Amino acid sequence: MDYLNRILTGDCGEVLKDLPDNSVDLIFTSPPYADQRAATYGGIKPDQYVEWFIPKSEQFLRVLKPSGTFVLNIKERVVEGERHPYVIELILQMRKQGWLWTEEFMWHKRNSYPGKWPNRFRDSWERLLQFNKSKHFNMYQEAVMVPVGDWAKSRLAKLSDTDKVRDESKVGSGFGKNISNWLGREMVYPTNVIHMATECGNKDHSAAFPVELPSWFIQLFTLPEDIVLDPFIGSGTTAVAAKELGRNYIGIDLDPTYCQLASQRLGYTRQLRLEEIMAREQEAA
Amino acid sequence: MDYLNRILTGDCGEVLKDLPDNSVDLIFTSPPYADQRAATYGGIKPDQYVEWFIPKSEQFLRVLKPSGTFVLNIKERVVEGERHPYVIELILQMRKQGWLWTEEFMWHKRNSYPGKWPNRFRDSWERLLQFNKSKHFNMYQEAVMVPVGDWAKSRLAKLSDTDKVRDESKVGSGFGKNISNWLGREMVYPTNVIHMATECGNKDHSAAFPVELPSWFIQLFTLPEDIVLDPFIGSGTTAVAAKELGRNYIGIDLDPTYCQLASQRLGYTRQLRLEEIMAREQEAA
DNA sequence: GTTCCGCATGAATCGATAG
DNA sequence: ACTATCGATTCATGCGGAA
Repeated sequence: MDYLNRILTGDCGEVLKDLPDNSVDLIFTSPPYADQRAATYGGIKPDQYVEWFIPKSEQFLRVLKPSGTFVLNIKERVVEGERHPYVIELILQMRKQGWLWTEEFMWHKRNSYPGKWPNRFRDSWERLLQFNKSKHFNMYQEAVMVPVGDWAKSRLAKLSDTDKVRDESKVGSGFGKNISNWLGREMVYPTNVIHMATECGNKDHSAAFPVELPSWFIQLFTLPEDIVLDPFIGSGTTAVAAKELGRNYIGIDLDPTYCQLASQRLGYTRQLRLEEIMAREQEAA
Repeated sequence: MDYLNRILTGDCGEVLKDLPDNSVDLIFTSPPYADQRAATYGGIKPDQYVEWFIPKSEQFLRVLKPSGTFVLNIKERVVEGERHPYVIELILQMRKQGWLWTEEFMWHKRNSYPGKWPNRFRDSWERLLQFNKSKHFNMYQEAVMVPVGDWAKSRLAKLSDTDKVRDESKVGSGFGKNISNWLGREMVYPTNVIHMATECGNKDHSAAFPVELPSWFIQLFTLPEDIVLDPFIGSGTTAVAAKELGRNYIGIDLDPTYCQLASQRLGYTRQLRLEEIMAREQEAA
């Protein structure tokens, strides 16, 4: 298991062939969208996106545990004034491949990309498609419970109006503790709509999503020590989230520069190719 | 044009055959979802949904003006633990039919149906699929601009329920004035994510969506005097919105009870079948 | 005439039980 | 086995009555 907690360089469809069947608990990834990251992935044309993706998802299906989950963050591009159908065609193809399309979460990006067009508003949401191998998968709903909605605040307002203001100004240790006192009995389960702002202030890397996004799904679908795979790791955000939460991670990317960047964020100064790791294991054996 | 501002009873695929080509500016509708409204529509099975819908959308395509827009509110059901693919299959079929799949808006339902399941959260969003006949369609973005900032959003949301009713009872003046105060501030364009609560507390009717929903799209895609069609009018919400905004409406439903209810909301005491209207026109000629 | 509180009501889904 | 029906679960909202 020396490939754990590493960033591996290469095409994930090939790299993953060296991983055992049923070995991963969660796959969370945001693949390069069509025409994006052209330098690395050759700018996959929308019409060819499905055939580009399917061999890779074949490997995802193989390495995922039957109790595991695959979360795919994706959004279709506008091509000639139309939403291109490659995402929905991909869903249909993956179902034929054996995946269950269990759910579609909605990520509402609060600070979406600015701009104005004559026939279109700013795109402010992305899909988080949930796929499974089996109807019975692991889900730990209590790990992501949220405070009850605003309607309940009116009751609490009377009790602790000043306290709340005071605690918010502290932004420190006392805040969480006080909150948890009254939130402890006022927690509810979330819905399938996720509100998060996109990350924009990072200098060294441009993450496609905030670390809170993989973090949320990692807590929902895995336990500590479980294995999280991101086959398009990019700047390493998924691995950072996994590491923070005490999960094991495997990151893969075709771009050595990204791999290096991700490794740096994770505290490694160099990366190993899977072959090297395998060779080491051979030597050790 | 005597079929304007009427609620017509019958199967929309048949009723619409009497309407001229290119005569409608906006189609906004929320068809019965699979297995819903079984009493009227026979509870369309998910597997048969596309073939049930396609002949109807054929007529929609014919009667819609080239500059017009079709907005379809729909959501797929869970069938045996999976999101059923009938919606995405419908998109693909409609594209083959000649529709352009221009955009997909997101309706975030703030008050989604309660419940708890071991493998699923509450479903809190629905699709609003935008289809067009041509890349060049009418869109009046300024009509739906919103005040900048969240403080204004919450304020406007409040206006939609209790405040509005209160002000409407004062015959208008107060409501318009209140709004205009906020309008003086800096306005921004909205995104493709719409936040609205479902209506569930109405005694006389239980609308599937709040009147603000069709109202938003009617303002976005039509001008006063334009023609708005809802081929599954249900309790009449789309027609109410159109009437309030000074647009002409055409409502159709298979269920006479719904037609009667809608007519009552619109201030009519009786409804006419399209044949009667046509006969009248013949007589008048 | 306000504000506040209690209560019914949903485009739902799962799993068990019955025919 | 396979379909059909039923109870349990859960939370934001609008409405009506009361202080």
